[in-house]
This record gives sequence, structure tokens and C-alpha cells, in this order.
Amino acid sequence: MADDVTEQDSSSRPQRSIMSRPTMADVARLSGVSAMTVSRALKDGASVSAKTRERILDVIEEIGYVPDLTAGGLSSKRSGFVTSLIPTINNSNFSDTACGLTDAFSKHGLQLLLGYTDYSAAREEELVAAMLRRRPEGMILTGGFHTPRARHLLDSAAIPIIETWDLPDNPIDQVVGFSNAEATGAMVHDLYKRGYRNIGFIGGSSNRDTRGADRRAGYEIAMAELNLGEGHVITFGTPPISMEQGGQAIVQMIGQWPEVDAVICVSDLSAFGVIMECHRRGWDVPGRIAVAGFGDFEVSRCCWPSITTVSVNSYDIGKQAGELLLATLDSLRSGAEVKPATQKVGFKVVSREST
Amino acid sequence: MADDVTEQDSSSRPQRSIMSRPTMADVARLSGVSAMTVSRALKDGASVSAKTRERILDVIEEIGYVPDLTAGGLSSKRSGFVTSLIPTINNSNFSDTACGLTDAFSKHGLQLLLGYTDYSAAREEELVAAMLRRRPEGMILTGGFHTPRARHLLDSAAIPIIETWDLPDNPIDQVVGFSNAEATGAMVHDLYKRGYRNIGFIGGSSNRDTRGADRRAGYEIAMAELNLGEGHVITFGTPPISMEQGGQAIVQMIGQWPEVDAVICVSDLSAFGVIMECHRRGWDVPGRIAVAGFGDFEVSRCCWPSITTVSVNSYDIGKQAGELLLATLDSLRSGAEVKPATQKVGFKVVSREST
DNA sequence: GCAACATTTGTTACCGATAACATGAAGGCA
DNA sequence: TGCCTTCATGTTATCGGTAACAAATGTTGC
Repeated sequence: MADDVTEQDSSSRPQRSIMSRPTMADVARLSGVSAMTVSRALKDGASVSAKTRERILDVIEEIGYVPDLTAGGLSSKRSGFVTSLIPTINNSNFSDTACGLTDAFSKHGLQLLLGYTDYSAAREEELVAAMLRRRPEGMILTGGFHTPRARHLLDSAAIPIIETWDLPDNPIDQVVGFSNAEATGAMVHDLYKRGYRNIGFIGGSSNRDTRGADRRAGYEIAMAELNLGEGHVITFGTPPISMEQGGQAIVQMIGQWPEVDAVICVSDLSAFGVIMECHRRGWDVPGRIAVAGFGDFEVSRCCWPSITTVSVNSYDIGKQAGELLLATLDSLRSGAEVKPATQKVGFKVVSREST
Repeated sequence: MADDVTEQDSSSRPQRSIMSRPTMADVARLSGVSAMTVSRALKDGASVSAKTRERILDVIEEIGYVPDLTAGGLSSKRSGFVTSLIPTINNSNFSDTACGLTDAFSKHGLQLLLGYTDYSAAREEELVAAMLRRRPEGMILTGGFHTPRARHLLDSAAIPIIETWDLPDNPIDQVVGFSNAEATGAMVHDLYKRGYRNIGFIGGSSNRDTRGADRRAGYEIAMAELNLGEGHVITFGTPPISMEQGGQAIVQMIGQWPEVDAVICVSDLSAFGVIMECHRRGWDVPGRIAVAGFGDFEVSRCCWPSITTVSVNSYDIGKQAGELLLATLDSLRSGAEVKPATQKVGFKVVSREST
């Protein structure tokens, strides 16, 4: 690899100067109006005569004025921020949700402050504390598991909170999610209908990923319902879920329980790892073993064989949560009563070539 | 799919009350000191007696005071924000860079404001304008292509700017990146050394992805250097790069130029699509055709055959850019001169089973 | 014991916008 | 014409902190 190199090329580019920027008062002076009129000209819906507004906008363009939302927010008591915490931005399920949130908010002048917790409740707590200092107007969390202190902070923040990607037993406020256990159970039932009887489960060994733990619980419940015995579970490593872990796990699974004819993986990423390892070892999928994942990632659609999965509309979770938050903020502002609601989002078992 | 359902369960959860939060003045009054002393107690390095600080912290804990960074930032003229714009958060290369940035900043009390441009310069311009209203202390951009208005906004913002993932001809300020053309050229040379002579290229048809266009240019330059003719290029769709597009492109490539014995893809994602399509059709990789990608995504490491790629340390681009920005801010504050520098980051051709 | 200095705390002004209220001008209607 | 309404604009106070300076208190050394 070429070594990292730094070039000092002061000659080619001038040092950029740092100087103070124009304020609303500057615009006001140059347009011959008061600062308040400038403020109104920038807010649509306010009563400013057409020609005054035009003059003001000309001045703004000319001197390159950029309004300072920090000051505006302090005064109006509305920061324009909404915070979202997701486990990682490196998982397209969660980043899709973040996109849905951004899209829901951007038209309404709200900006998303994104943080990632690395699947750690302690880190989530830190982030909650850090984010609350920005006075967000609402917060969107992933999952229903939080430290007591995080819950306390959120409670006293007195802003709308939405928990997503889960159906917590004891929600803080509003919820947009689904039951990970139920969804995994549906996959077990689907495999059963297709004739598989020795169904294994591959998942993380840590409870840090609570959705992963819920999926495993759903697997165990469904196995019991169908009288398929205790099941065969292989666990590996800590979150985030990686493809490679799946490859290691399937080798262990087959070694330990050769009778297993199907595996459900906690995520499509591990399912992909399983399938690649099977290719490598010449085990036919689904002939020797059927493989199912969770999350409907792009890789599952494109993989050969394509991977059976539980499809959840990740983007829509974000979009719905965003819209619910907007509606809640509207209600609060108009003084209407807001009833905490739980919005269940649908999921679907998508059967593909791998089962 | 189960229909989306909303439950109104007002009975089970009380409506959360929205009330005003304690301020620093409240803390001051309850601790019997002035607000300024509270402010000092919260800032480490300030001279406050141990017992006063303890008393203040007790009060803060008791009433659940959360400092308001909005107000603090307005007063101190330091927002504590740094903005980063990336094409999409759904690509682990860029999200890794964002993680590197977050890690570099978080210890220094700076918070990352992340935006994604969807590979559109117009959207980037909008985001630049929107972000500048938050008075970020610096900005990290992806690539060197920006609209004139965006450049103008950035120039007059008078904050340090770092362009990444590229070596722009005419940089705004500082740069942390590498030459996408050179990197792709290195891949062509590597394939040549391995004996491939009919090397094709699969990339996007749009110039919106300027790094993609640079990679294609690098391919063409290297083909000319090696006297391998004009080369064979198949282009498809618009960014973001998808796996499926690779699958379509390889079929077209083989149909049009059956003599092609190796393809370089603009990204590992399309390379993966190519390989899966080859599996599906029974074309051996690398026997019938060798396949190389770009970016060293997880899928390339885990895939069978594993995919030859150009590896760039995405996380490190973010980390380095973050540290460069921190150093620049330090220098500016201490009044030292700051020379715009270009930091080249290394890349490496990683040969795997697919070539 | 007191000057000289260090440490801790307080006071005032201000960051840059907006809310709330006040004012002035233009238009409508009897 | 005169009064009332409507629309456009200005004035003042304020949001919740921090910078800068001032004052008070504690500490040290001779």
C-alpha cells in the first residue's frame, strides 16, 4: 500500500480567512427596516409587503447572510432537531429507517440528529444525555431496552418518544414496531409447512442485541408449539452481526447435529455467511440444508441461491415513526390530548430459493 | 403481510406531561451561588472550590438539570457541531467514514451532524445551506465536485473544509483522499500481470457518481498504457450502485464481447452481483471470467469465491479527516497559520479467489 | 501583621434571533 | 368625514447560557 503522505502546498492555495459573518441586524440596516421585519420576510406566512420582502432578499443574497438557527431556536424554544438512536449505521435495515425518518422530517423543517449505540445500553444512555442537551423536539429509539437512568432522563425530558423495531412490554411513550419473536415464529411455521422437521437456529451469544434474543425466543416457542423438540441453537460472538460468524456457526451446527435440515439465522447477513460456507464445502442449499435469514437485505435478493427471509419494511418504520412524531408535536402544540399509541408494522415471510 | 394496526391504549399508559425544564438559574438559586459559578462547575479546568462544585452537582442531580447547548453555543460562539455530507448512509464505505469521524470528534466534545446527498450535487447544495445555519465549526465533504453556489456558500462560511475520498484538482481547502483513477489503474495492471488480456469494465452510466467516473477513466488510461485496446465498458443505471445491476451488466458484457476474460466492477456490490449471476448461469469464476471489485466490502471477504478488490481504509479516511480538522481548529484558535494540505491515504489491491 | 499574590465568586453585558405587544398607514363603510 | 378594521412595521424583552472584568476571600512569606 502506498504510504500515507501529506503535502504542504501553501503556494497553490491561499489561506482562507476567518471573519465574522453578517447577522440579521446587518441585513436590517442595509435594507432600511428593523430586524423583526427581516425575520418575518424569512418566515413564510408572515405579513410583509412584497416589495419590502424583495428588497430584503436582495440584500441577503448580496451579503451572503445565513440565518443562525441556534439563536432562533433559543428564542422560539424550538430547536428544529429530532434525535434518532440506532444500533449501528452499518446495517442497512437501520440506515433505511434513518432515511425514512429524514424524509418524513425534512419537509417540515426538522433536522435529524443521528447517533449510534453500538448495541450498548450504556452507550445509549450516554447518547441520550448528550442529545438532550440539544433540546430535541422528539426522540426515536431502537428497541425497548434502556438503562434505568436513560429512562429517567427521557421521562424528565418531557418530549415525545417513539420506540421502534420492537413491541416493548413497558413502553416509554409511543411505539412503531413489530414482534421479533412472532416474526421468527412465522418462519419456523413456514419451514414446517415445507416439510422441514429438524430446524436449527443460529444467533448471537450476547443479549446486547435484544431483538436477536427475541428472535431466538420466538424460535424456541414455535418449536415447542410444533412439538419439534428443544431445537438446536448455535450462538456466536457479540453484535454487530457479521457474515463470517454465520460461516463458522454452520460448520459447528452440522458437526454437532448432522440431522439438521434447515437453519434460521438471526439475520440475513449470517444466513449469507452460512450459504457461502456451504458452497465452499459442497453442501447443497437447500438440498443438504435449507437456510433462512431475517431482514430482507439486498444481499439476500441477489445471492444465489436467493435467501428466504422475514421482510420488514425498514424504511417505512422510519417514515411511520416520523409521521407519528410530527402528528404528536402538532397535537401538543394545539393543546390537544395525545394518547400513547402502538403502531404495529407488518412483516412477511418471503420464500426464495434457499428453502 | 399482517396489516398495519394502531392500538389506542390510553388506559395502560398515562399521558406524559410536558412542562418546562430547570435552567442554570434554578441550579444557582438552589445551590446558593451565581449562575456563573454553576457554569464553571460544569466546565472542567475552571476554578471552583471542591465543596462548592459538589454542592452544585448534587443539586443538578436532584432536579435533573440538563444544560442547554443551544444557549451555550450562542454565547460562546462555538456550536460544537461538525457537519459531514456523504452520498448515502446505505453504503458501508461511507458509513465507516462517518464512524471514523464520530470517533475522532466525540472525545473532543464535538458532535457530528450527518447528511446524505443521494449522489446529487443539487441536494448537496441544499444540505450545505441547511447545515451552515447550525454554524458548524467545520465541514467534511465527500468528493471534489460541488455546485458553484455550494462552493460560494462554503467559501463565505469561513470554516475549515475537508474534501475526502478523492483528490480534487481544485480543492476548496484541505483534502484527505486518494486517486480513484490511479487505484483502478493499479487493478488493471494487477490483472495484466496475472495474464488477463481482455479486461472489461462495469460501471454506472451516470456521471453523478464522480468517483465512479474517475474509476472508469483510470481503467481506460491503464488499458491504453498496456496497449490492451479501447477496452469493453458496460454501463447501467444511476447511483446508488446496486448488486442487481452487476448481474444484468455481466450478461450484456458476455453477450457483446465473449472474449472478455476479466471484468473490473466500479464497486464490490456490482462485482458480487456479477459473481452470483455467473453461478446461476454456470460460468466459472475465475475460470470462465475473473471478477474484481472496489471498496473491500464485507461481502467480498465472505463471498465464495472471495472477491479481489481495491481496499481503502474507509474508517481511517474519517479518522484522519477528523483529526486534521481538530488540528486545524486548534491552530486557528491559537492564531497560528494554517496551510491547506492534501493527505493522501493509501489503497491496496487485494487479490482473492475471484481472479 | 501586612503586603503581594492566587483562588474563588459575583456582576454586567451580550450572543442573534423571535414572541408579544404597540404603533402607524391604508382601506371600507355608514 | 369619521370611525373601525386590516395590514405592515417597529419596539422591547427575553430565550439560557458564557466572556470579560470586578470584587472578595484565602494563602504565603518575611
